Amino acid sequence: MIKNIEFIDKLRSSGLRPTKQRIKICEILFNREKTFHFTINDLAKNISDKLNEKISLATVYNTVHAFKNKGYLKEISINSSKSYFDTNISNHHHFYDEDINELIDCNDNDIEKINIKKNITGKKIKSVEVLIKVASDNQNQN
Amino acid sequence: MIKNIEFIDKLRSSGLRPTKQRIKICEILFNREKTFHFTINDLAKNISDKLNEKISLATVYNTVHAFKNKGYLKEISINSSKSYFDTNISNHHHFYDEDINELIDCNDNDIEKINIKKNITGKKIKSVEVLIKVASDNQNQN
DNA sequence: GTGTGTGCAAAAGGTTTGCAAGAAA
DNA sequence: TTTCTTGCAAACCTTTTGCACACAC
Repeated sequence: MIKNIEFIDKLRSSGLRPTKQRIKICEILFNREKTFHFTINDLAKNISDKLNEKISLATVYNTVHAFKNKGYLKEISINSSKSYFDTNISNHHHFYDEDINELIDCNDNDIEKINIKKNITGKKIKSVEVLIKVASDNQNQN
Repeated sequence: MIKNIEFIDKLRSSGLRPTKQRIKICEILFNREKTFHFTINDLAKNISDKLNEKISLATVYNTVHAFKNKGYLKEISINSSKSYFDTNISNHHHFYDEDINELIDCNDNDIEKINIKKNITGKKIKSVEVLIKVASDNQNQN
């Protein structure tokens, strides 16, 4: 269980004012055993479920983007309909279960290191993301 | 140069009526030497540039989705803001140049085969996509 | 003629923005 | 008191939908 004072320090040290809303969002995102994959909507719902008060959608967007920019969250591209975020910021890949629209972390042992032999002149590799889409056998391929 | 009669046959054989609009879109998409990566907007712009007439956005969406369902196009997930499509339907991966928002095909020699050691019970792997984001050295990591 | 496809405008869904009021420094 | 943050509503952008008209068969 991480204490709020730690969140406050973390926020302050990255130049973000420790507001009530940001601390609440920290609690929900980072006081967990397991990685949390979520959409903004999931998070907003989670907030209003766990808290009696609600945090404005605009603030949730603001905060999530601020956290992403500071490197506390990773954004994952699955499809064009919405953005998914991940509290696991280590280098890792994902399974995506199309039946239930859920992400599953892929740990280092599940997949061999990706070896890229091509270079784009003047460009640097910023990230390598592998997304493995899975579904029940009777589903159509996407 | 593929002849229109071939597009008409192709459409008809997959149960799509060969309408004027669909044939035009075939010409734009498939009369190319190189793979074409595009967003719906790119395509709509391309149509109104090359043709004097324009095709309604709804029809472009309809057609692209029909072609995707028939397996003539592949959809690629890059970010949540828009959908990208690819006329190269073979199994392959992509570089994404963040500076200019452009996709580059990765051919088989550029990347080693991905070896997945994990199974999700009761689920089948539908696709494995690798996206390598690149940018100039002075850009921030996404 | 029947059924499918097109085109328009309206609606939907996720995300961003402008701005006034509020909180942190 | 200055600066940053919040919250609301409106705006935005991509995508989908409903429906009348047109076209393919």
